Amino acid sequence: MRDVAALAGVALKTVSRVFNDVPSVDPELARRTREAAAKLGYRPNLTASALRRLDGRTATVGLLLEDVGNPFSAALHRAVQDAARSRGSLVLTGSLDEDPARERELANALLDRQVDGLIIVPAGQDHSYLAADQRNGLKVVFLDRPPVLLWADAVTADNTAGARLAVDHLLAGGHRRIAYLGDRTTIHTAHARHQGYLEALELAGQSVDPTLVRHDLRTATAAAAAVTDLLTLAAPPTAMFTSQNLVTIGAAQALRAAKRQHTVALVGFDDFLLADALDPPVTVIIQDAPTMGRLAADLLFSQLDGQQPTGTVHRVPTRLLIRGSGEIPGPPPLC
Amino acid sequence: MRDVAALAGVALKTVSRVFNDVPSVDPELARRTREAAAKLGYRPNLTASALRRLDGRTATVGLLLEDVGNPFSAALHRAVQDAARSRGSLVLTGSLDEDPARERELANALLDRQVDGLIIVPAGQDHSYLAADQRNGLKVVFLDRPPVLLWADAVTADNTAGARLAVDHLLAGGHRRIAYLGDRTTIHTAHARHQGYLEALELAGQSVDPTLVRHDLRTATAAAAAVTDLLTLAAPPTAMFTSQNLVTIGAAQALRAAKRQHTVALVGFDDFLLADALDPPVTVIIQDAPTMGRLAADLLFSQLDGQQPTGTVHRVPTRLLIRGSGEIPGPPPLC
DNA sequence: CTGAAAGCGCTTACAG
DNA sequence: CTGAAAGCGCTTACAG
Repeated sequence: MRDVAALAGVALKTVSRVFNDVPSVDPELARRTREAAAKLGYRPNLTASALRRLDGRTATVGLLLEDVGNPFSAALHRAVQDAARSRGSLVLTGSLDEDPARERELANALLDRQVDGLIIVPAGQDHSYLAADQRNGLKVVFLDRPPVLLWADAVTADNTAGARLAVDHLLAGGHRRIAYLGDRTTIHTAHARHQGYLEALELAGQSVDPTLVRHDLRTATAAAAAVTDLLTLAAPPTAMFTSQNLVTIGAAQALRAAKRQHTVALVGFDDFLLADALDPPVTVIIQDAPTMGRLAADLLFSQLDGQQPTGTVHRVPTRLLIRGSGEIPGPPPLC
Repeated sequence: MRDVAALAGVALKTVSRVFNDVPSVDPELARRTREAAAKLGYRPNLTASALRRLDGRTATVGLLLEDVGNPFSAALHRAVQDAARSRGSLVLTGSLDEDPARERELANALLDRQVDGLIIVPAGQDHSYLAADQRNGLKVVFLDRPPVLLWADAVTADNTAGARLAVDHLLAGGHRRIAYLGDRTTIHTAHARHQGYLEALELAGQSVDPTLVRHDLRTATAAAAAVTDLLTLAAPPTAMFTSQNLVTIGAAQALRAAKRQHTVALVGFDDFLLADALDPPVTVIIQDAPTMGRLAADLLFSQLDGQQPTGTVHRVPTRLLIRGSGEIPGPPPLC
């Protein structure tokens, strides 16, 4: 910038005004300034300007996801990115892989880089480590899962209601032996969906058969093995509720391998590419990732605009998408 | 930092040394400094330190993708992110949606934020706009598609060879009427894959029937419509080569809708989730996104370490994954 | 409308 | 081993 000012024969401050589009600059000086800048390949340094400016804004927000490579995270990312772009901001991302230590590490890495705010799909169960930064003005919004031991806004899917929707649908189809297959219950979404499964059965006056409940399924392979095992039971399930993408895919593959895909009903939580192309097409609970991501970004930006956080968990509705696998009827009533 | 120094009763420079892990600091002073920092919720400002440091490194690299939300981009992103993380860097991303104007706009946005280097999956056909920054020391690596009108390193899949692999496979199965379905040929990868299709036919002594070639397919729906149309030809194709993910999916759906999925062969370029779960499972050319992303990041970081760019296009090999749809035989020879 | 001085939070280059 | 001064590229808060 100094070189530009020297070459154009103007003051530093004039160069600054030109690049900040201050209208009061003499057109001739502005022309000389831009010419000199072009000749030198000058580029304004946004980080230096953020350092000096009163608000200190870097026009960059941080986003911590489970894994930028997985479809649900990628959909959230795109939604946040679009909302940020419409506000002139870019997004700095990290993948946590469900590792609480990495959550802290990457949150610190983002804050060291002076992001204006943070959106976190948390891996950990204790977010009090952000309290000091929050007191110093940090804006943070949680996404997909609520914060623990920290007061902050959050956006999640309505997981419990969605799971109830799925199980109610299977109950309405005449099923009584409905299996639950899901990820580790330390993951908030898995816990909430299991809760919905239990509530739906209870409200229907059904008891829960613990042999039909399988947790800690982290991969499609693990889910497939669990399904294969369930089918060998003396009283096997006639329907299954799978609480996550990969689990649903593994279950569909295992049912097909056992040639039971047309006799055992299946409803999965979360849609996936080509779910409608399988045989039978898979009935799922859809969560609206674009809305979730946009809402989280909107909450963050409104806080950056001065709005106070309310500590609310915003639950985005889910809905049932009927495709076939969930409509396989249960056994005739024994009456 | 000044407040920390004051509270700890040490000089600014001592605080700086403590947070940069300079070993020569007196343990007692270090203890007092850390205590003061903890009490004040002090956090070092990496952008301020980058501003003053001689190398000016921000430990942040920029990555421009087609769309952070699509599976191939997301896989590249994860690979770049992992390589960056192992070097202590974070990744700032943008989605170009095949818009050349947005490419320039987002490249500028990244450079304004002082990224140490840039990895670009380009949308445009002219990258000379980066030349001035390159002369000023900018490191840039192109990914998936080579640069145009700019001298820089690049990593791509071996698109032409991969397409030849696909078409050779169909020719070996006895097919003579092989359709090509692909995206706009202004997109480098689409052009290269079409080229491979032409080369394979030519080397086999086959003439190209222009009625079997369909470009500009941007969505699964458009691809499905093109396939439906091809099937109404007087002499319809007995096999199809689809040059991209969404096109393959659309083609598979249209073949199924026409109940021709077991009589018309199909080989797609690029794998997709559940390709093995369709009926028939889809034979594809696999491109190795993790290797491509990691290699691009390695090239960028080695340039940041002082290596000179060589202007090479590194072509990552592809391979044929046989699953069933590509092995449907052609008509018996007319002899 | 234009500019000279001071300072954002940090590191460099010295001196002690 | 520790620290006071200067400066990275910019904006603030003034004065002219």
